[in-house]
Amino acid sequence: MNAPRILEQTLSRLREQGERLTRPRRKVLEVLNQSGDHLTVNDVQRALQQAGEEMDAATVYRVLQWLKRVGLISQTDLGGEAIVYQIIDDHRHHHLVCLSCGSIVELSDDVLDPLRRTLRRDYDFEPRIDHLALFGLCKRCRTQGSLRPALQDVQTGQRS
Amino acid sequence: MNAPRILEQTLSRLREQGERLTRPRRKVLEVLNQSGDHLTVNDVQRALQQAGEEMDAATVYRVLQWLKRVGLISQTDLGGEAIVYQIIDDHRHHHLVCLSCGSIVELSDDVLDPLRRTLRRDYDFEPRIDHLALFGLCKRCRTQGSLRPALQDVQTGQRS
DNA sequence: GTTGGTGCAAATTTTTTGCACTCAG
DNA sequence: CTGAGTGCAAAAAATTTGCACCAAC
Repeated sequence: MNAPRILEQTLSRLREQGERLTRPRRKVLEVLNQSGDHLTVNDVQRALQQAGEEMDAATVYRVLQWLKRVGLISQTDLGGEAIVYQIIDDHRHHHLVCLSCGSIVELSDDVLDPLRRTLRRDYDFEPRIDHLALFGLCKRCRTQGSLRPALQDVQTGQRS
Repeated sequence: MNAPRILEQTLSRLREQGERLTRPRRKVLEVLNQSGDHLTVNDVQRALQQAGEEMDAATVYRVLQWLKRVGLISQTDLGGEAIVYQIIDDHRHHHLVCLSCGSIVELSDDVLDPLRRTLRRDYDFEPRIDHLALFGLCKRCRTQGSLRPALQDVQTGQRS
């Protein structure tokens, strides 16, 4: 559906850096790239199957580690069942996860810019906030004043 | 060392709400309370042992779930090996985790107030940011311009 | 006395590791 | 060619579940 976001250029750069572009690496990247969404390890495995590219779980784990290392994907804990992986592209965004109903709303990245500035200025810290998850109560649930969250799980998790 | 932060009052409230205060629950709470720090499931188990209160892993998991549910502890993914649990007390704070050297600096909670306001105002979202972890490069590493992080793992994780 | 919580054992799920083989560069 | 990456099998870790028994209220 979507045009590839990871450019050939990026891959070339990696090759030049001495990274090996194997078939499994390309395929996992392709899956994440096309979905553009957060995928769990399981999602990735399933997507690969459907693409006729079934591969060993161990390999999937290793490839995901590699993709993180070279900075192509982010790893986020949305508080739910599992950790999710996602392509890091220009459409950087974050999520507001409702603790009560579990709904997820997208949060524009520039909302975090003031925070970034503060961290740089006051903490000498260069933030890399690729994919954040913030928890709380959504519009609907905050008025209903639901006190016992159905989603009792996480509050925020971004990785890299 | 530290004075108990969880007040008798809190426990009474829970009892009134119909929550059962069993020995395992008290003990786990005690451990988290005294440490005041982030503990992994394993840390908790070990601390219990040392306190002569060894208990089954299944129970530890169940108790931690319960503590989250009743809102006494937060669950955070600091990006490292494991998820950590921590008492939610008045000294709410967050962490800046260096992706390069792994150092962790404490972040004052009120730094997040502007963000909270924005979320309330623009997103109708009532944030519950109990214990956030933000990733990036610390003072030292940002100047050294280290490109290949040693800690290649997470970026941010807060739970509840 | 009830009901929910615990301990124990077993099952599941998730993730890692050793090793021979293959392929990218 | 040569080493890093892969597949496979097996191990290790982490987490969950069923059930009989016990304890909180």
